[in-house]
Amino acid sequence: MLSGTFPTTSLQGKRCSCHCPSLHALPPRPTGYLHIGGARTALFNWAFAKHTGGKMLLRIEDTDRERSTDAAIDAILAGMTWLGLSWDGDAVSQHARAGRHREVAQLLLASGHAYHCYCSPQELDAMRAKAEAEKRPIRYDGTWRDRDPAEAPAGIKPVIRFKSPQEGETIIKDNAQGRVVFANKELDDLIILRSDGNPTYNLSVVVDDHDMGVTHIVRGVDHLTNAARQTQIYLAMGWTVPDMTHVPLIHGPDGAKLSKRHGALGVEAYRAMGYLPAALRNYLARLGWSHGDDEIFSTQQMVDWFELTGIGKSPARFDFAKLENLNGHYIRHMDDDALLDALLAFLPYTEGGPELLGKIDVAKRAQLKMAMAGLKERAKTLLELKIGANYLF
RNA sequence: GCGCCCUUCGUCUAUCGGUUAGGACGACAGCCUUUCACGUUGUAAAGACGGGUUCGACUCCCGUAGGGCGCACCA
Repeated sequence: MLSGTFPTTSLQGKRCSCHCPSLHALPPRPTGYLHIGGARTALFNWAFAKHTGGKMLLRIEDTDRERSTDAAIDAILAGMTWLGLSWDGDAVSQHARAGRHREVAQLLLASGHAYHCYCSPQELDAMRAKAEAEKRPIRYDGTWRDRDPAEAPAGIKPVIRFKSPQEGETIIKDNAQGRVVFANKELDDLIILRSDGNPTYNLSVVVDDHDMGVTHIVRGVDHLTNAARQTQIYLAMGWTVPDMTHVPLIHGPDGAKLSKRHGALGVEAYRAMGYLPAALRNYLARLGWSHGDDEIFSTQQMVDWFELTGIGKSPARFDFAKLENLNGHYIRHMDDDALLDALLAFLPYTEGGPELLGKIDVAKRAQLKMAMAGLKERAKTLLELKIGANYLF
């Protein structure tokens, strides 16, 4: 997805919410897309919602305005749609709910669970630098936690920090990770409201999940620490903590975090390479989740079998060879009409495809359909299918 | 640096104390095929290391090594 825009999916009755991991790429010309890892998270959310008869809610986490553009959001929605993942109701804009987030920040302030902090960004940087130099954990030192607000320096707009408990521990009961314990002293007082009055992610998520009635959260493990901080906020508000599942990340073939240099990050790149949504769904499902020895299964079967507890803990490497093999299988087993339709739908996204599309009239179409049976035997992707059909033009 | 998590064939994984450690992709070899592809048969290929617990550990515990994630007025 585009830098900083996050879809979250949730189900209702039994609902869940997916917070796709962020991308932090701020290219000169930001291009939004649905990250392949986020796509798998969305797939898990979707499968769980379908399996339990719940609802999947989609929320665009766009509280960082500078990183959110309409184009980026549209790209995410388009990616979800292409992959065949539907959501219930309209996508909710987190930014639009900022007023309510501020309201909760005030509630926390009033109940003594939060306080104003007058440290400047420079002071904070210095604090971090010092801690690093002294090889101490990098945390906010609590300067304003118990300090008298009367001592506040003039002309400084304060942020609001959550007063995190300093004793005891916060326990996450996670369907994939098991029971994870954080000592409260490891969690510092995070900022929940910026000095410009805008809420911060961890506050917004808790408020929205609560208000939207989210019962199940399924997201990447990169949110595990956030789960602890968010749990503290839920508790401070007296709200029920949702059931959580943190799924392991997808790595590149070399074992390092999946990144640009590995090639395809966004699902639209997979579409452009000629992979079928059904094949990608099947492949993604097998990354971190399994149902015995089953390798090739329909989406309906996945829905029937899907349990959150079936999700593993270790990260998986993305294997293009296996995806390609699966895709070839799906192509071969598709009937000619459906395959031709898939090819036609693919053409706009490949080089020279649109021109080719323009040349296809009724006669050409009939010719192509006749050729499908022979062509599909040796095509692993729609791109190869297109190349195989070149002799007809 | 601090915290949390991970570690079964090259890769994705099964196993939930007792198996000849199974499947899939990939690799290699045979068959089929004019060729390729498909299909099919077979082969090689794994419990990171070191301690425990136990009659018995891949499975439970501790340590080591390696890896990942997190530690923003980002999400």
